[in-house]
Amino acid sequence: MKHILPREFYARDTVLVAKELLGHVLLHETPEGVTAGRIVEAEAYIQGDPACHASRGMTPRNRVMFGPPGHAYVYIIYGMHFCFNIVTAPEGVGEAVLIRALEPLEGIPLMRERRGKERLKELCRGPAMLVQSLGISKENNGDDMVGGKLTVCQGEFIGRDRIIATTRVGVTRGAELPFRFYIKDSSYISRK
DNA sequence: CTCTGGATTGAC
DNA sequence: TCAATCCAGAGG
Repeated sequence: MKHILPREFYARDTVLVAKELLGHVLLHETPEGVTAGRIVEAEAYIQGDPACHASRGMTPRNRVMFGPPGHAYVYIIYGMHFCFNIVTAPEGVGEAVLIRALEPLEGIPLMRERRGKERLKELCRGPAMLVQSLGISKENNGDDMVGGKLTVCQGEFIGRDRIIATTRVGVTRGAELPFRFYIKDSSYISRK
């Protein structure tokens, strides 16, 4: 029996949640099958951070970021890819954690089919890649991550000495903030 | 209504 | 190194 992370886990400081998500398992159950992977890389987006979608108030796109924690925030980037985030902090606070990379664990044949790639490292090595491998789409925007088909289960504990903090990938505003976290010895992160 | 840039990926 | 590709958000 897998232990699902409770809503209280997400209703805390976003930077802390981003770090603690490392090692846990993101799982998605669809009609095609179950796919899952260990979270090895994540980024925090908080209030007052210019790179955060919610930094300039609520809009139709970012409204779920202001809702209760433990929900999925999915949006389109560059007109062609999706990024998946988990809403954090108490309701009313527009913050979230972007999941950037997974170590494939379950449903690997299905991931290969969805991605059209064979190599394990080309399945979930980037935010838009993992979204494709797990079969996540804009339809999942707003989904409750506690008790639904899309959820995070307890995985292994990652000690501080195995977590690296760096600046975030691809952001222009707020580029100096050290809000990207990844597992030091993982070979499945999006880049060094 | 028009314009601009983006939390990426994959091909060259 | 750069094109693909298109929508959200901002400004008129």
